Amino acid sequence: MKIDKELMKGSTAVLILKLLEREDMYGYMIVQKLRVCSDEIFDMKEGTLYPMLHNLEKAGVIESYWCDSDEGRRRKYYKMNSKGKEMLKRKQEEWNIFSKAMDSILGDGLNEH
Amino acid sequence: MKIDKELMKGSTAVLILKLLEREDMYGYMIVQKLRVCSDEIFDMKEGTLYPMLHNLEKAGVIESYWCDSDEGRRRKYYKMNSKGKEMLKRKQEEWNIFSKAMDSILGDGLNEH
DNA sequence: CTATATACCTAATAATTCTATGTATATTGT
DNA sequence: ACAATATACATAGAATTATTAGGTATATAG
Repeated sequence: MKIDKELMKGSTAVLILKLLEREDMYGYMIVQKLRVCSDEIFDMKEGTLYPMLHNLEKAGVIESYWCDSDEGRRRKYYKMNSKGKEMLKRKQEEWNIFSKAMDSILGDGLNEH
Repeated sequence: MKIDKELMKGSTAVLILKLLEREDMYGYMIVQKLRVCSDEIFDMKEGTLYPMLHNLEKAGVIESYWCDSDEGRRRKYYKMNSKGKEMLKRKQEEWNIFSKAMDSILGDGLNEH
């Protein structure tokens, strides 16, 4: 069923990588940005996000660095590298294939077979 | 993250219900039809399908009956009822919302926030 | 007569996500 | 002053979901 799984999880990893493509971000910020940009549809839990960020870092597709902020406690920023960009590209293609297949079943694709 | 989960699984249950909307089908047939109609993208495993059919039946959204076939062993056909039609409608709407949210992140939706 | 295709099923495992909890700091309301 | 809320990171355990691997059984093709 899954197109490819190696070290990626469902649809969440591609979302994270996509956000990091534009700018370096820290975990808490990713959660909020996802919620706002998806019109409240995505509500990624911290228990989902942080372990995934750690996995992506272990896999060598993102890198992290600490930054002190003016307010609150310090933030751990994540930065995508070239390996991450490749993975994003591949994962985005996978999403396109998957969603096209879904639409071909849920749409009128059934009549063609 | 999940829009609704009650007794439905990821994207697979909505696919099954959609196929059963058109005609009564038996398990093995569902697997093949999914593969063909999705251009080989979906390759649902029997270990995924059969337990899910049983769950859907327990939940009262589909019903089953046995039929002898001309060749091979007998087949267990599944039929969607009105409760199943409601669920299909709801699940299809969920897919639309989810895929729209995905596209809003993966597309150019990031620039609007 | 063996391999393949058809056809069903389940148990054990793997993979994925959530819930719950913990730490710590700063701000806002009362 | 004090409690609640928001920010910010993190992990363990539970729950969910899907796959792997095995089993049963029948019919056909080589």
